[in-house]
Amino acid sequence: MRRRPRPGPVAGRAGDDNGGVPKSNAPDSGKKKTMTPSPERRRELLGVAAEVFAAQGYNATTVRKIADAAGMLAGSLYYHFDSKESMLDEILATFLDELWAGYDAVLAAGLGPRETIEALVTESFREIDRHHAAVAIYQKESRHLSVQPRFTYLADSQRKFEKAWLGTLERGVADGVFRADLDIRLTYRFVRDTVWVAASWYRPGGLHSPEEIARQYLSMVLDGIALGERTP
Amino acid sequence: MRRRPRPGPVAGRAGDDNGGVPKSNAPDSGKKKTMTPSPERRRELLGVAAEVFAAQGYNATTVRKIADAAGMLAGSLYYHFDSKESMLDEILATFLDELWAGYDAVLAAGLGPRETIEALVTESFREIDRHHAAVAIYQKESRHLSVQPRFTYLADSQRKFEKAWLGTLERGVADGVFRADLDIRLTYRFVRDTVWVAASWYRPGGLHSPEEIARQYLSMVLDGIALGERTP
DNA sequence: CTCCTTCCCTAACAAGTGTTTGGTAGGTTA
DNA sequence: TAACCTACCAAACACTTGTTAGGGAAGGAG
Repeated sequence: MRRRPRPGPVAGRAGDDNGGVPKSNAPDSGKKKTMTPSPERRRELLGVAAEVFAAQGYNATTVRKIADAAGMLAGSLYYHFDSKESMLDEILATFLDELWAGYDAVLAAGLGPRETIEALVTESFREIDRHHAAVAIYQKESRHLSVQPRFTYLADSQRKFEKAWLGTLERGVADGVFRADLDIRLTYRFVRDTVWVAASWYRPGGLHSPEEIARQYLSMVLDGIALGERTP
Repeated sequence: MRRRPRPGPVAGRAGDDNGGVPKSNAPDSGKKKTMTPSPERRRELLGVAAEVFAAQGYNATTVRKIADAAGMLAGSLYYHFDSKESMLDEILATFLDELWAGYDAVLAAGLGPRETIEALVTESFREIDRHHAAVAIYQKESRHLSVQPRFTYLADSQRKFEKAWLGTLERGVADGVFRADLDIRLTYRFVRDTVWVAASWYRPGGLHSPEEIARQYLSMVLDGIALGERTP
């Protein structure tokens, strides 16, 4: 047996096989010809790559480190992927696809403003739980990636994101369930940042479930941490 | 005139000349001998370096890019600095020094829990205003830097930070000014993250002053965004 | 004028980077 | 058995990276 010992799937959870095909931006540049890597192995490798990216940062991560964590050599990765960048692309694209599947379901449910905010926050922490590596990468790198032509869908997603959250907050103010004396844009930024930055300290299987974290956060942001009546 | 045109100081604000000497971690490794770069020029260059670091990320930033932004060539930077890493070190160290000067003053003022939180948040947004590049770098890179022996002071600062905030929150719960039904550790994380992540979107000279942002944030986190009585 | 200090340039180095090419072990199919 | 396919290795490629060494221009001091 000359092959190196292959480590098992790092975080391969059961029941993750959604058939959603991530719309990668690769224009199918006709380079590789007669090779058909299996999608399962691709997902495995993307898992370890995401883990390393999240831990070390994308630029600080060399393909050799990824290959090392996967138990193979650097060049072997190119049997499965076009480039290091395409790994990042696929990680982020699949994450955003699943995220928006959940978000769209919430937004289409026709809930009230407050219930929509609650559902969006809860859904966000669930996504952090399932894709905490991808979220960490997204949170760190999306800002300088979104200007790159390949990653314009990141900026698109951010705009859609803002529209959904801001619209809900405005609706809540109009309906009289949210305060009208706050700058809604600032509120949106605060909420958005706090939710996503949680990926930097959240670890799956920790003390709190995603739902519990969402409850606590919503309780804080909706009712405040101060005791007693409001201070005008 | 063979020299390249030197751009002026990029963000050289007046009145920034605090005499505080940042305790760099360099053990004065006796390499460079007879050269005495001026501290003013160092600060200028550190300013542009911080800007590029913040925009592109530390690892994605090459010394040639920094030199380019400063109007000189890569090698010339080494007249002023030992290494790229020492630039990062000095940027973060001086920022943390000034930050803790402000924090310690607040903590020594003997205010009540609520007033302490308000003062800490306001002070934080002021620091973001004055060091927004350094804060952005700190926010992005501190996690994987703090394990490096040279940057242990980052972890030290984080521990001190946690002690100050958590202690104040606990005091507030004990005094009956903060709610007792929230997980105080989660609250701390939420508040900490929201404050510092603001550096990623805050731009000095924008619509809102640091004090105004602090007011809005404090209003949200203390009283909540929901209207009407609390929901138990 | 000459000496000295400050500040930068030119030109290179060695190590590390992402990527490519050709080969090959082992299983599956015919 | 022979042909074929998947998944990897081994070795190199071109390029970028941080860093260094030596030199020189400008300006002030003597």
